[in-house]
Amino acid sequence: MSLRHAVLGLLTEGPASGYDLLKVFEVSLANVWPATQSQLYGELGRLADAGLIEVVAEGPRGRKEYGLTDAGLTELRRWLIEVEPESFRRTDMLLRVFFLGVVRPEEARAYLQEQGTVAARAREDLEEIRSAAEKGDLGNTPLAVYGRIALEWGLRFTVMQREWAEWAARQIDQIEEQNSVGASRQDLP
Amino acid sequence: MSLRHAVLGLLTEGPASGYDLLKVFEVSLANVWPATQSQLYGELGRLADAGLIEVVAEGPRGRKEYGLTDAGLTELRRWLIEVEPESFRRTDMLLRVFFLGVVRPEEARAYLQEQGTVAARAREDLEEIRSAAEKGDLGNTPLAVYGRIALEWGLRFTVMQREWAEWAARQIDQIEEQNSVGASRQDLP
DNA sequence: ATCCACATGTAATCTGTTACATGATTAA
DNA sequence: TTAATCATGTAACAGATTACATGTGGAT
Repeated sequence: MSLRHAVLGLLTEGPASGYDLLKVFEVSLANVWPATQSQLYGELGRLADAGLIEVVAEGPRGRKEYGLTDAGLTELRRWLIEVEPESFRRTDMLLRVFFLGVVRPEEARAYLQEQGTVAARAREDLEEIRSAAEKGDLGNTPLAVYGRIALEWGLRFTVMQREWAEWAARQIDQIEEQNSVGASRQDLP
Repeated sequence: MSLRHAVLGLLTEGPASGYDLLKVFEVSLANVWPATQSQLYGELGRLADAGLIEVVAEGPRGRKEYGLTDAGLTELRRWLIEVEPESFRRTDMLLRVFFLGVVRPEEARAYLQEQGTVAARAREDLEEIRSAAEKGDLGNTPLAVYGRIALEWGLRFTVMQREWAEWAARQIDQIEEQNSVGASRQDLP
């Protein structure tokens, strides 16, 4: 139930409408906690019912700007400090690795190499975001400091993933070589 | 919809009952694709309806052993080779980082350090699994090779996460120092 | 005048979690 | 005989995705 807390967190920057928040989810938070429009409007309603946010201004086209209440900020702090993050990682990409034995070794190697290039591309995208952020020079505002720390995680993760994929592809080659040597041996009397 | 494919993948090792598979999900696949009992039995029913698996034997207590059909194996291969893995990572842990500015710097640093020790513990658990697997010496069976590759991902990931968390905690200290120097300067006439 | 961006909401469906419910077999 | 393990299933609920539905305001 962390969408709640993502919304509360974004509202610490100041009041915003569902529409505003949606754009933030699409860019800044897209890699960490994606959310759809449906989900967001629903959650805003529930947060308001719970008294964690409130409508602080209304604008054209039914626009409602929500602001954080004291209760909302308290809840956000509680979540940050007291609630243990869940460490589940359901990863599609790794699940496949377990079953790579059912396809031919060339196909398995191709899969791993592809994951390496995907990671490399992701890394490049993050590098661009970093460059853009450095030029903009947001200084030492909290969001800049912690945004930079989150970005660093992404940079390190993509490097790790690329290196791992390349290592894994090489492992398959080695196993293949051993198997052909082994097969030759067994062919001899 | 990858639970489907996890089940198909496990059945490549030979027929198994829902109960058998459940134990595998609890140990071997727990870190990659956890599944609950409810979910599993439901999925087995749907897979059988779809003709991707079939009951190959019945045992005591209503035990039903399912085996992979040709259609099931074909579907598994298709998924492995043709379907792009989803790269979404909804991570609780990183989402919090964005909002660490709303708690005191000591609290933020404590959070990051905690994430570092969590990663270190996870790393130790994986090391133990590795040792156990090496002693058991499964050789070059497909599952051993690819299981080892997946394990390596976990080992590298936990190292990366620990190093990142320690780096991040140091960053906060540095910012804190800069801020106090800045504050002192401004206090002077 | 017309189009695009703004702006909010609901319904259907899927996946997953927790809890409930039931009963058979086997080993001590 | 009794407790643990084996074994399957359903129901209620929460969270997320996709699609549908509607309408306003401002710029050209």
